[in-house]
Amino acid sequence: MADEERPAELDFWSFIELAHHRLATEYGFRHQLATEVLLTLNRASDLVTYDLESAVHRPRGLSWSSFRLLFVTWLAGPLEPKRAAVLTGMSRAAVSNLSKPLVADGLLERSPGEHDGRSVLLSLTEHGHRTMEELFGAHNEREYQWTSVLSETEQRILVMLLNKLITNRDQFDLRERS
Amino acid sequence: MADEERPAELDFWSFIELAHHRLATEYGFRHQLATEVLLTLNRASDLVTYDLESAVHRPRGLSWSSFRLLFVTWLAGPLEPKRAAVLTGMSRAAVSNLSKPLVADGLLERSPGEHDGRSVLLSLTEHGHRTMEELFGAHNEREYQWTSVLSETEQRILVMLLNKLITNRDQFDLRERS
DNA sequence: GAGATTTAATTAAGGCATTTACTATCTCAC
DNA sequence: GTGAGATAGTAAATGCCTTAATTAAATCTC
Repeated sequence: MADEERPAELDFWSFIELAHHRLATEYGFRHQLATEVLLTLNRASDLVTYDLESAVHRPRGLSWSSFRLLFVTWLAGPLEPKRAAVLTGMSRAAVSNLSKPLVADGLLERSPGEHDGRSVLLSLTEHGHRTMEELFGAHNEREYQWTSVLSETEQRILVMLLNKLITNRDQFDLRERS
Repeated sequence: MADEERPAELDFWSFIELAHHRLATEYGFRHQLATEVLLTLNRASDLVTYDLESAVHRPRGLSWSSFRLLFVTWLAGPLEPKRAAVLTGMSRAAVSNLSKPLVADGLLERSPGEHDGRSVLLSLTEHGHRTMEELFGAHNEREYQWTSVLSETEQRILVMLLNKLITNRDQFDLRERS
């Protein structure tokens, strides 16, 4: 059974192998391993995120982004929208837009800042707090289902390698959200 | 210098530590390492993707998604929109929408399928092919900048661990795009 | 302390991807 | 072969997130 003759089995995940193979043999690109690492990283992240969103959050009426905002507010709040934007990795405008329905649903609260008339503080309501405990419980169980194929040591190595991958982002002019 | 008193240094990346710490000490969640692994995975993927998109693809007038579609068409094409959707991880409708401007710009070509009157084949034009070689060159250089903090062995371990993380996705009722 | 600059948040407009609904074609059962 | 159901692709509507413009309040300069 020749390896080149199995297009029918190709899917989102295994496409990485095809890419690696063709980039190596047909084009003279120098850094195939870099492509393989980052494609794998992206696709793993997408698969897990899509699964968590559709299994845990959508059924409860929340988007992935809403969850992220509630999550940082839960753990780092009360905080200003600007800081929530940094911690979630969204724009400030996105935080503002996402807040609206969450406030209307009674999960999130906005109160004027203490020392700055422009500022606002986001915090969870009592209901929001209880919701997060239940919600994160379900989220965390499913996270565990995903990660439990790896031993604890493997998980720590994975975290360590990803941390290392990211640490030199200062060494070149990284593009970040403003 | 107490660890609890450094909120000013907290950013998108280091938020993971705060989450880990609070989930461990203040809430009784069982699977903190799972959360740490998947938060790290997501944030690393988001950082790299955002950087590649804004440094390489946006300046050339392409979105990240457009690049993904061109990339799979380049390496696995000519192919049907349905297969392009599977390989990119988008919906068929997204492929249809994305194709339109790419065809208009002369990068992509649609031709009627051979054996099926409903079907269509997507392929790169000659211009699209040349564009991808230049574009992927730039993309690949920047990928290399990212990954070169890791040794070749570390990169292979990372790929292996991510592969392992994904392999048991069949063991529970994974949610995938239809 | 008045005017200019900077900063926080929101609003507005636009882009992109998703879901849902629709059309056309194919397959299969009878 | 005819009709029911499945499948490919597209179109329409919706949602989310981005950038740019706007409003308001702080700070800095002289």
